[in-house]
Amino acid sequence: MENPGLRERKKQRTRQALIEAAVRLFGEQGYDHVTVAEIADAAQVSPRTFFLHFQTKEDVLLADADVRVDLALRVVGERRAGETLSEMLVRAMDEMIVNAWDRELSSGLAALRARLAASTPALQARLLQRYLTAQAELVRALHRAFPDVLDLATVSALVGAMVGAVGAAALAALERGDGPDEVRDAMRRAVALVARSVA
Amino acid sequence: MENPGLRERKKQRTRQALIEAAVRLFGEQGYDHVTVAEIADAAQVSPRTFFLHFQTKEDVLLADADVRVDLALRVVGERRAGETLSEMLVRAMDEMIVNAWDRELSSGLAALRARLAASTPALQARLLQRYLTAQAELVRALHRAFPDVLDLATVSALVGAMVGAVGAAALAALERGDGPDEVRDAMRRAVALVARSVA
DNA sequence: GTGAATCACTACAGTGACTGCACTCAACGG
DNA sequence: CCGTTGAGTGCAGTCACTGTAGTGATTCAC
Repeated sequence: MENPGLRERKKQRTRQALIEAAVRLFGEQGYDHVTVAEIADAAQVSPRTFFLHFQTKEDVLLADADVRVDLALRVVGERRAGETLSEMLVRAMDEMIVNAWDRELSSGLAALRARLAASTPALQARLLQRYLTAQAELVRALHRAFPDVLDLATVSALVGAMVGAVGAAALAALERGDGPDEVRDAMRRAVALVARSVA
Repeated sequence: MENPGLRERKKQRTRQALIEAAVRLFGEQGYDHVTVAEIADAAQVSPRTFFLHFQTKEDVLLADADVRVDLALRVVGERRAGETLSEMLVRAMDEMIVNAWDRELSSGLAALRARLAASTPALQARLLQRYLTAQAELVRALHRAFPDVLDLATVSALVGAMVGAVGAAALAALERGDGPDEVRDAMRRAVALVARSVA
């Protein structure tokens, strides 16, 4: 169950090849000057195979987003004794930020995504959808964790404030051309700000 | 300048015909069982004309969203003497809610949109994109109105909380099958809740 | 080890959103 | 009344995405 097996490893290798080819080509030529056929070609597979791994062309750029949501949900699920709502939310956001920094900020992938999303409506739409879906999941999880203290509207407002603030901070930092460390710090400051003002 | 002229009136008539045909067909058959060609056919125009009026198939359902954003921006632009930030934000949200009730909630269009968006990822993505764009505009306008009091991160958090709470409240009410009046009231309660907690 | 089942991958043909282009004709403006 | 403008059309084309019917390598049962 634990070790993958040859077939699964091959599958992951083609998946990774598709992602890398896509990121490289998008970076070189821009999102909509690259066709799925070209990505598949660069990854040495047939065009049809691309859609075996990703539902849409946009999804290849958002491949790892789900992982981060799971991190936050785990934090919420493993509520520590005596932890308040805002403490828990801060911890969940921190987990996601650190993970994002490890995987994407430091490699410049986040900056590429931001740049491409800014210039491509379809991509922007999908990206936002991912964030909002994650936001909704977080709301549900928090509501489950503190069912008697908070109603759904309050939790929605709190999470909305967090996500709105962090997103705006990250975007501003990326647009300013900040390096990965500075982006991460800006996001953390936003989390702290919101946590303080609702305490 | 003020009165439209025959040509412009004809244009608006075809635009309206396209919207009505699309809403009717979407309601009957579901979003992606209706082709643009069918919509154009029902509106008695060529398929090519559809794209003269709407950039994408999704946009025909979101045709009037921009109007409401303008309402909120006008409220912010015409700041009343001595009005605090949260008072102004409440007023802006109220304007939008009232307008939404007039145009969409009472006619069931909002409910149709919610139903279709829930089952169609592409539509959901565009809808969210519209909301988030509006949110960003509102943030910029508020930041201009209170430049010395608030930094961008705070405004983002506040607006994020408002939009997040109102959206969640509206969605919950629509899902519950509430009538238009109840949806509107739920949205207003959400606004009041957020305004109170940040006062 | 061998045969059967599984599954990633492929080739092909098709649908449908969306675009560029060349054109028509009604409405507008002087 | 005539030149200009602009909404609408027809057509050919690109590209994202899907259904289907395969093929061949891995996996599993025996």
